Amino acid sequence: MRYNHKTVEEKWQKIWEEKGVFHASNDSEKEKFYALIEFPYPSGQGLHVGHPRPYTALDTVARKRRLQGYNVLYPIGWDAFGLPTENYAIKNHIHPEIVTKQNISRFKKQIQSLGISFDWSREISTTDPEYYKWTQWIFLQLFKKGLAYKKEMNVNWCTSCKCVLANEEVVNGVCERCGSEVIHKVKSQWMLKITAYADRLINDLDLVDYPPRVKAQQKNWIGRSTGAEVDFKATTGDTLTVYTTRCDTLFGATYMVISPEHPLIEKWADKLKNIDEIRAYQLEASKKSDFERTEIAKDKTGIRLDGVEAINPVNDKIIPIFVSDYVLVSYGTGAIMAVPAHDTRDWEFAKKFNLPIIEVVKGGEDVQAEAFTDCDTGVLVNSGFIDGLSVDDAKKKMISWLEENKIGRAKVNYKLRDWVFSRQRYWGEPIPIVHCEKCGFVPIDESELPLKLPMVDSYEPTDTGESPLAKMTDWINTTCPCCGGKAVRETDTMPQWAGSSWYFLRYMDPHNSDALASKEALEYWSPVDWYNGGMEHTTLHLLYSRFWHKFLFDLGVVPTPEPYAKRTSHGMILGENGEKMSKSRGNVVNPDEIVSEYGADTMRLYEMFIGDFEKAAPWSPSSIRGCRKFVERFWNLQTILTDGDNIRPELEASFHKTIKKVGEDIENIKFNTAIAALMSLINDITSFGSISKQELRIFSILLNPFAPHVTEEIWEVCGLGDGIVAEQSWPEYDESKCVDKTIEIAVQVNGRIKTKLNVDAEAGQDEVLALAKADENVKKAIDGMNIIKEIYVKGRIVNIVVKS
RNA sequence: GCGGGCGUGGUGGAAUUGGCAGACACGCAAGAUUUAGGUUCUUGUGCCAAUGGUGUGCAGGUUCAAGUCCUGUCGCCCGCACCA
Repeated sequence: MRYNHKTVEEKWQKIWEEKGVFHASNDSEKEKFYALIEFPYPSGQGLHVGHPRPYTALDTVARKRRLQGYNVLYPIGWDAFGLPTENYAIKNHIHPEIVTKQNISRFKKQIQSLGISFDWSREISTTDPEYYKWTQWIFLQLFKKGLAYKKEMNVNWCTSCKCVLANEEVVNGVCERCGSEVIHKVKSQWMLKITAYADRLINDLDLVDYPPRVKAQQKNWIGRSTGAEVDFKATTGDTLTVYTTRCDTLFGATYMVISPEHPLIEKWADKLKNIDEIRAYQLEASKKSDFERTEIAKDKTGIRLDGVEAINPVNDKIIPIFVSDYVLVSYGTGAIMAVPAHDTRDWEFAKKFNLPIIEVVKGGEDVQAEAFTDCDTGVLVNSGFIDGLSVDDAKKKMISWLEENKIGRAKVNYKLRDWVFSRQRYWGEPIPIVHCEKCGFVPIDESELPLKLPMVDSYEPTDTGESPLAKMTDWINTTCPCCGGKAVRETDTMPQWAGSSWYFLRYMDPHNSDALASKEALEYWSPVDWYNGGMEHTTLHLLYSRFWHKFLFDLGVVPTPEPYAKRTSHGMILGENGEKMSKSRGNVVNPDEIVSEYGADTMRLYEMFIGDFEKAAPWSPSSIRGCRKFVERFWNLQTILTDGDNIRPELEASFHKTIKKVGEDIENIKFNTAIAALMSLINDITSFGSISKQELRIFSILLNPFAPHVTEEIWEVCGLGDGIVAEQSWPEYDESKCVDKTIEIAVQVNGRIKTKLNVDAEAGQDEVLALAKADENVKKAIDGMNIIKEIYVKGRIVNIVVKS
């Protein structure tokens, strides 16, 4: 019997839509379950087979939870502001709004063909003014609380296009578009003070259920380190403050290094005899990314300041100051004390420039040959009043000494930097601030929101690097909300991250025009119960949205300190060649072809069966047929259907075990083994030769979350009752029926398998060992030997250890 | 470079978390059925000099027992703040 997926899938998708069966209710007695996937960026390429993996996975969970009686919210929307759309618009002279509309409509059609149970009535787009009204509103609150501020920052500047470039647009130090040189240029940018939340972003990880690797990455990204600031004096009398985590090694500081951007260089310009050389070095450094600058493999570069030196405050020794690009202005104070004996980078630099290496922590090998960086075992030497102390004790004593003498202080530092929030681009949310000469930066009145993006003729950034909005004189010229005088609008827009930092709140109440969502909706749905996304979003999106959520929590807008109770992450779908799918590699697979040839159910099953959900998996077209075969074997069960309304005793254990396994595996994101269990069960059934109505009911419900169309159709065709989605509930299993009465035990002698025994599951150690020793092969192996040890691990294994 | 992760048959993967390595599939081989088959069914399938030996990137170690734990090493993947 041939299964026609096309008509069946279209039929059920239509029924679901007409009946609105996946619409979540904001007013329900049922327990709520909020499942969330990262909403897609609707790119011009359309969907590829990587997109449906997380959608199908959480769809499986959502469908199972509905069958278990939950009120499920499973929404989707569009993260539609972004660079590629803007670049496409520039190139093809089409307004980004039109491009976005086309892309969304294509994405939507593709996703809908997969039968995902999204609540389309709650669809949102970050580019919709009714949506970004609230993105702007949140920014205004951040501004009012002093968490949004302006700061001079480095940007990538293409010397030929005369515009700011994203890091991704800089390839090997040149502009991706025109190949011209890219330098760093200083520009005033809007910043968000995420560092104010650094501690809470670390500590509150205890409140949530995230995979350990995600927590570890977030913690390391925030990078809290406790150390000290130490004030060195320069020979000019200026103070040069450094941050160090190893203040115990202060006696071993034999030189200092400042970053090329350090402000003291300008101050000392007339005292520095080699200022020209230093300026040339600064220019070189401005062309490199932080990434290139901190690379250890490369040769260290640097220039010794000629004319200014520093004084080590613990021993008054005069030490040289270098400028080098391995010190970053963005971390700590932009200056370090160098202790080559106990830091690898300092050691390499000292070797290259022939600087003294003084051992101050004993415990390693020869510090002239290699830096000794271990903090746990070393003992201080050559260090005056801290000699003989452990590293930890020496740090404590040094900090109190520094504080007493007012030349240093304990200091907590973070790798996390404040969030650069400005973009000199068109296709983003306008920043709702005006600049008044009298009043400074003034927020526009909330009643003016949304501040809509005006239509412009060209989306090219201006020659000065301002956003295209800067050319809209009638838009930028306005009056100051504060004094009523002349003012100009901010022309920078927000980054794509803005809209995605709070979208999950909007889904709770997507059409609200008075608030980002109603209090009741926020109370009912918060927090997101399960958020799945990619590992690539662990440090940026996930952290940004947790930051915004905490801020909204402090304002009393949202009821929970954390947005997501649970986070899981999926592995990437790679191309057939095992490489990342990309247009340039030409290995992108479009799901449309699969859906059309094999059907959505097969596509869904394959995506879930392809491998461990958390790991990357290469696409393999030949394996898809196996999943199609499984769908057909299921469909053909109707040919061996009998009338019985219960599970027959012979299949009872198989069924109960499978109900248990499939349910647990879905919750544990082990979709591949859940499907394997269903395949095993169908093997049992077909070898048994027939299936009862009740057996088919249970099998269909278990398979329904993975293959919702074919299961619904067989249910109808076989007259099994009211539809699955409409009326059925997830089956229960009986634990006592899941255990086997007899089990097979492997018997080893000295770790080598000699035989296998079938024993009663409840049999004790003595009984099993006696049986084992009675076996011919075992007898042969232990004959004439001394038995040293006999091990029986219940239900698993026997091992007899013998010696001659 | 820094942070996080991965490495198992010809292929995708499984392994009750220290207890029979290779579940379930794909592929391949042989056979049966058939009407044209990229159909369906049955059987076999880690490797080797095959009653045995060997085997989870590589080299060591702990243990009665290691894919799983420890040390070292090699390779690959993700992120690195203006891609999303």
